[in-house]
Amino acid sequence: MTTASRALSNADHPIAEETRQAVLDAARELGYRPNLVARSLRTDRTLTIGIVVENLLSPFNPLIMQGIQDVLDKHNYLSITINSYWDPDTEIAAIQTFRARQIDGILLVESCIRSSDEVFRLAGVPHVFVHRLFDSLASGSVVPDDRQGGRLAVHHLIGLGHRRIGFINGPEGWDASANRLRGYRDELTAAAIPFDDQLVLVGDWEVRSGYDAARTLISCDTRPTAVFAANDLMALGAIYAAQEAGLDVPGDLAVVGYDDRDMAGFVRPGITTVQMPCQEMGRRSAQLLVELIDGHGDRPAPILIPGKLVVRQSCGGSNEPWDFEPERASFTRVRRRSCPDSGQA
Amino acid sequence: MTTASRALSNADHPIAEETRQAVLDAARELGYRPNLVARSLRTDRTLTIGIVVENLLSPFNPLIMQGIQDVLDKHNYLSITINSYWDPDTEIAAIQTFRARQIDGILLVESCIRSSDEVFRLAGVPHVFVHRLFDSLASGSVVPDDRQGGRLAVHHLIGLGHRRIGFINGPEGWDASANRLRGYRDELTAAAIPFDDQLVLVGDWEVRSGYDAARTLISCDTRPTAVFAANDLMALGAIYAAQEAGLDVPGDLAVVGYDDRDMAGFVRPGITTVQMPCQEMGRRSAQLLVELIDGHGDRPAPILIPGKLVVRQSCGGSNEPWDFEPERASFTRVRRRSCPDSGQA
DNA sequence: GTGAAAGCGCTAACAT
DNA sequence: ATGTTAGCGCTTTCAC
Repeated sequence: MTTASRALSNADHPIAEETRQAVLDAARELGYRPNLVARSLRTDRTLTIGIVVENLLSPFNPLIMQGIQDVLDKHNYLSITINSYWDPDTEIAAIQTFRARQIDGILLVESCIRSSDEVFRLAGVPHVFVHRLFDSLASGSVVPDDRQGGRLAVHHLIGLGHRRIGFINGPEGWDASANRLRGYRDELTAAAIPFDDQLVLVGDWEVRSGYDAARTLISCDTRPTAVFAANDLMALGAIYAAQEAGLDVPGDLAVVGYDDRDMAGFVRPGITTVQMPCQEMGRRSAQLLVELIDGHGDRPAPILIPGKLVVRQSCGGSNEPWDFEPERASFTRVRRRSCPDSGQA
Repeated sequence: MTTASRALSNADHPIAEETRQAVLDAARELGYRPNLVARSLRTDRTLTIGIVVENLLSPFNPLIMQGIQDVLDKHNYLSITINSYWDPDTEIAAIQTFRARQIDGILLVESCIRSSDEVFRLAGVPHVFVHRLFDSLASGSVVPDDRQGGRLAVHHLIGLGHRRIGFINGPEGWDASANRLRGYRDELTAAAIPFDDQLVLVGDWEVRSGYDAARTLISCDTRPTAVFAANDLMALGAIYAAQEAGLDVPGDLAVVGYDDRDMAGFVRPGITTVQMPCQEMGRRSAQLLVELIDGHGDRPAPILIPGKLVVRQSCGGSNEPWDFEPERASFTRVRRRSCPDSGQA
């Protein structure tokens, strides 16, 4: 019994190679699989981490989850996911459930819980906030660097010769809005373009609000030649507004978005946009969590993940005409067709 | 100890109400939370089910997962998810991992494993296939009724007066392709329209293939007045092909798609399409699995979930002009803004 | 290098 | 209606 355990769990206990093999063979023979529940009870480690996610339907979260899973896999952790639907009570209940199940750590994706202490008090285990939307500068958070992203977008437009650049921001109160605005101003300053608050409007992240804002910008006394929208949905609305006004995009109005959702590659013109670094956020947060669990590393300052610009056609600046992008999940599609066992039904 | 257990686990054991309250109070006082790992070891039930999913990036899977979670929640199950990336070896490894963790049942979403016996042999627990792509008619599967969906699409076109209707199908070998074609033929027959195989082309599910197929159809001797594409991506390609050829959609060519992805509501014209009943598939499969675990119910014949038609603008037939659809996940967005604790950062 | 025995926290069987 | 005891399957002392 003891020896068997030692052979299989490859502890650092000394053991005769011969015996080890004998055990391994016997195990294979009998189809023996150790019972991890019993092991967990004994060792106080479940090799399971709990994930509280706002909602898998948000376009970012599946990518974040994928980044997380990739790293957890490597460390032999599995995860239990609970949807919070942005309800604080549900989040708290989830954390208690995790505690009862003795999970080793918690990842909170787009959580609305503000205090890290509260999580620790409830669960008593290490945890990391991923893509926090409001207190993004708190420690133990992994978040996108929206200020840098804003700069990227505006820098691109300035590089294409634009000097009168409108900005359709998200609502106030969101860190994303504040930071993207900072990036916008940074680049104007760097290019010695005076800030004009007539050119800055606020939307609500949805298509219609981008459309409305763009109509206002277009009918401005000196209308902008380019617009930076703080997300792709509003960028799309801006494109439609321009097209309805008889303006060519990008010829008469260049538009750059933010997020790089699927949709940005399917519409015409394809939307040039700043990619939200979801997978990388997922990876880094899982990495950090594992380190915290292992006792290395401490809760560091917030980790900002830079995005990158994806150039399509809505700003010009690329010689490529609009092209058909393959679906993002399609690397699997390709394999599907050649999947060993999947012939005719 | 025993009494405490009985009070908390609300077994059907008789117990004095007074004692029960005393235990509950004490538990609250001490912040006691039962250790579910220990309970599982003892009871041989983990209240956890394993989900093998092809890939969370596929547009259907987050919706399916949501349907699953909703039902599992009600039954106090939690789930562990493993991505298979459409690799049979990974799937098998996942099932073995689940077994080692003593999960109570398995859900296989878009699995490429063909035999139910194999799963049972590996895991020894009940399991259900969800959205099987190839052996969809095997028992213990919950799948979309693609034949009915195909009928829905074509019926809609015929109802609008079209009699010459092209069909851009998915590749051979996929159950979805075969069944949507059946639906197409069913409706032609019902309307006494002769089947013309010149009007049926095959794509590879991607945008470009829809574009190419539509160009062929458009340059046909007697070009169709409508096209049914077996997914939204190919429908989009068809729309672009028509527009490039100077045809108005829906005026000169009506297009109906399949799946109802996000994108279908964002492009112009919005794509009229058959909605893949993802949430319902998720719900039904979780429901079935729970019944199998509880010993009620047996592995039934495949369960076909009907889809429904979502009318937008690509076929006409609606008086509404193109409108701005709210993002699907946006019901949460609305709550976000009013989330109790999420003020300025 | 190997084995014997204890015990993780719970619940089920068996007293009382 | 409550308490006592054993044991789920593993790992970890501790002895040999």
